Amino acid sequence: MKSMETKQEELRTENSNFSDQMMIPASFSMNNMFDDHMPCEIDQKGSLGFFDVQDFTSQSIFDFLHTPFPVPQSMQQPLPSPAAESSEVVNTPVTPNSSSFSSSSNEAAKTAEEEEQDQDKTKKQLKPKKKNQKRQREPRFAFMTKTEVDNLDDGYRWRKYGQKAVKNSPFPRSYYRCTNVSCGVKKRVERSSEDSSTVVTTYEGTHIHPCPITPRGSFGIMPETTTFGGSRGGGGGGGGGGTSSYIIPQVQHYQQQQRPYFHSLMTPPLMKFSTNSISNSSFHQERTFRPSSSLVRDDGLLQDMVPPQMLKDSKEDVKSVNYLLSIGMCGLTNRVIIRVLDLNYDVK
DNA sequence: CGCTTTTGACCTGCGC
DNA sequence: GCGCAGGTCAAAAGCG
Repeated sequence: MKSMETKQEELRTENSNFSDQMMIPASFSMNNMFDDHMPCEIDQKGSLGFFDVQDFTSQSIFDFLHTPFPVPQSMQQPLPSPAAESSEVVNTPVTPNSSSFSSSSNEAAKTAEEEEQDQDKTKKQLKPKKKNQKRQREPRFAFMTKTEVDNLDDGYRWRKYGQKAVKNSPFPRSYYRCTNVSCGVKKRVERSSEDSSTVVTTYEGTHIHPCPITPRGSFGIMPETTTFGGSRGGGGGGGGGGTSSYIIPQVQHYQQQQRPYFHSLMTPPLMKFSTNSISNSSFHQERTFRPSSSLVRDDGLLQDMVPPQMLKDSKEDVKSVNYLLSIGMCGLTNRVIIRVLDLNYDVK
């Protein structure tokens, strides 16, 4: 771990001009927003667009994702997910994905076929699935972040399970899996070959558990400038070691009191969002990101800080951000999310 | 000792 | 069918 940290440290040193901007994979909720004009450009599978989040200051994106929110329809049914309505996820904004619920909900709904696969697994882990059974993909979202740190601290703990060299890129891609046994969320982290200061983090799946907390409820997430550096000394096991194990006390507080995870009454901070396609800069519109009263519980407080008309204009933005929250992006703090990409090719 | 990272091998999907 | 690239596994090693 240390060696790795050393590497990252070196990398950090190389890219010392980072603005620490973080891109939130925002896409999905953008369905309504982009359906009509947003080309799928991330890849053939269909990214719907991004959010350019700027002026992201001290508040984490998570902070404002903490508003209860209706998961976008597109996200609610992108994939046949029996688990989506499982009692276990009640109160969770849901998630289109199912595999993330794999261990729990899937268990109940395990089919003979699946059991068979399990058995096969014992023999050969990678035994191919039935041909007509195309592997289902979890909803995926990519966050583009300007940071020297490769592995963004999102409040969850991750275990690295692989690293691969990426074609046409000098930077390797790392594969992480949520350490929670019942959570099948994965994430890929790679540095942009075009802009080494940009890290693309792709999340696949939805967390089905609360953000891990550090003892005493201390913050896992720290200001960008220190978050990774400070936590890095940790290394392996125990409190979370070198993986992301930072938590926002406040967040945790709400989570424990109200929802299993990711919901809180926190009022979203005012944000400035802009959207544009990855390759089509012409499609670029900035907007002030402000929570919609209809989507935010804490209307009173919110209205105190946001003009009524503003609340109306950004419903979609709010939904998008809330979605991010719903998928477990609870620890993205103190960073500027440059873009959020929706990689849910199933959605559109 | 427990947990994480590293890393080579293997599997899967896709295009040709 | 073949080859390539992406994705995953799991043994070994590292770390606190």
